[in-house]
Amino acid sequence: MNIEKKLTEKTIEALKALYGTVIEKIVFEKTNPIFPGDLTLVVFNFLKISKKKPEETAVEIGNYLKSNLVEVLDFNVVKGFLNIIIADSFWLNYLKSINGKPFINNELSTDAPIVMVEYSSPNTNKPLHLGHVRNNLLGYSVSEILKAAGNKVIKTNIVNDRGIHICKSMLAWQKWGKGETPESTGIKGDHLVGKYYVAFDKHYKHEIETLVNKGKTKEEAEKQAPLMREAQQMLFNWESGDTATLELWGRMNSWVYKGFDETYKMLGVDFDKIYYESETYLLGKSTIEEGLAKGVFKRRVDNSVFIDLTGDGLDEKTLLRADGTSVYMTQDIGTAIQRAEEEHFEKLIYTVANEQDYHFKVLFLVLKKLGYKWAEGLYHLSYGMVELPEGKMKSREGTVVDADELMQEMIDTAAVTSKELGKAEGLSKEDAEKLYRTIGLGALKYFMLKVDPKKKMLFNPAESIDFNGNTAPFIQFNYVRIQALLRKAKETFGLEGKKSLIFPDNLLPKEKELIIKLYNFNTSLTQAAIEYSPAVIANYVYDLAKEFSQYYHDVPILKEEQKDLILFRLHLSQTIGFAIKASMQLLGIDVPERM
RNA sequence: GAUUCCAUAGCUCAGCUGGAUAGAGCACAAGUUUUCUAAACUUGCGGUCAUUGGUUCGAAUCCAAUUGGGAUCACCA
Repeated sequence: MNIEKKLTEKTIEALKALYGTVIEKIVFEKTNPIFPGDLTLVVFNFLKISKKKPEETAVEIGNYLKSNLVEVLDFNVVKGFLNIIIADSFWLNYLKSINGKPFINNELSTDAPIVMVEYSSPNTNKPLHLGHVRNNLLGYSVSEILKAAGNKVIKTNIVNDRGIHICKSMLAWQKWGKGETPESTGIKGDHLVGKYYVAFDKHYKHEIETLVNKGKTKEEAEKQAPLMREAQQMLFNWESGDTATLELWGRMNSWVYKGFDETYKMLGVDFDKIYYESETYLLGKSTIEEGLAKGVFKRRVDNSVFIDLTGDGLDEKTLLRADGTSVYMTQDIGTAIQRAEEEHFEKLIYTVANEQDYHFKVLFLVLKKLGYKWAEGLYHLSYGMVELPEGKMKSREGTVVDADELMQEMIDTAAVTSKELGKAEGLSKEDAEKLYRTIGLGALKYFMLKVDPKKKMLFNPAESIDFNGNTAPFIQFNYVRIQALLRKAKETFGLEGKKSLIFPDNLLPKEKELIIKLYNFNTSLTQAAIEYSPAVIANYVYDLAKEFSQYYHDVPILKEEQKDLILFRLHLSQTIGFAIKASMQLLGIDVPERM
């Protein structure tokens, strides 16, 4: 049982014994470092039952805890603060107890809750950009965190593979592509298709301008431009199953998928189940009938169907157009129902930017009103947008930061810095390149995940992402130091090291802090899982690495004179290494063995 | 205009469920390497926690208003 829980239970007991009252809400917090102690109980809330001064109350509770819990070595009281000192033996026992036990348990119980995590959700008309990078890293990391917290996670992606956007790329390619392919041009498939999306936009703008000059309003021009009409015709052809259109569509999408696969692979993300909008966009229509029958939905005179959410503080939302075709919402309703039927999930988490907060509010509400019990388990992991110093990314202004380019830049920077520092010496070319990827992508991932997902984040392309301070390379570096120690120790002590491990009676302050940090791994994991926040893990592992860095600097490990202490410190370091590696794994970040 | 989210050091961020003197990193200044990997360590500088009021023994944290910023408010996705 963990120490906070033990203390809490004993405190409840103490309050009952001392003052005859039961108070359930007891919270121990970390003691402020300026006072001696490990955990602190604030006693102000108990004054009304103790009817004594804060100091007296704290002393009475302190005495009770000290005489009833072996773990409590001593305590001190400052005003209404009861600072508890936990015995070193407790921390040492904890360290012993985790010997050989991994920080992440990969074995799931058979009744582990099923959690679906949807993330990525790209459009197939252009390559992935910075915004997708945050989305993918978040979705992947949250999946890993939920898995480690004991859930059966199904990572899922819904590919937006149909619609007017891809028709624009298709049309432009037909008109100006001259038969170009990824093979013929050497351009990555998603980028090639994106190139034609841009081409469409350019010509389309030009047409609008011409029409406006001829006296049309901007709205008229946007609708009447021949290119737009052609694109819409193409979409119509697609929906009516025209073979040539479908063939071109399939061909260009396959280019894009190949490109996406490379990007996903480089990012280190993957999916268990991929949905395609072309297969799901008709879903949900039958549900509309059901909703109408239940009276949840209503039909307008023009035959369109809507739900009135004004009673819930929202608006009327259309669910079916007058012509009977479905909208985004219809489709999402259908897809959710399909997923619920297929996977019987406990939770379904949508990793989607906060600009869609309203959409998901409506979606969840609609499903609840339809009476689906599982709708209670729907959650919108709403994350803030990535902004550039000049504001939002805008494709038409060319301020979009491309995912592939960004990753490559990070790797290149890592290569340059590594070479400058002589870190690549003695490595084979393959190993060196692997190292640059580990460091460069690590820095990128950590940069994006250390910020609270809910908050918007700033990315300045002019200032490349740092490799010093609160960064992945710093954490990786400390992991590497530990591995170097262990390698050296193995040469010196061989296998007998493990056998003759003896724990000391007392700990250095830093050692105690480090063990407490290790002890807090599970707390952080739980918190990260509850809040769907990789940032919690990022902060945790940085703290741990920083503490270790100081320890490493101040305390000799292999240079220590007493062999028992060497082995103990090595053991502690190794355990810290495990915790770092496990934490980084939760973030989707690799750690190198040397750097 | 309505709804909603946000505002902490020069910059980027922690600080969630109210607690003791608000913390990191970067930047800036100074120092540390014959000693386990210096992508490191130490010290300094830097704050009216947007403003005002309220609740409380106690507020960066909770509530309200104000100011400033973002997002959303389609029979687009």
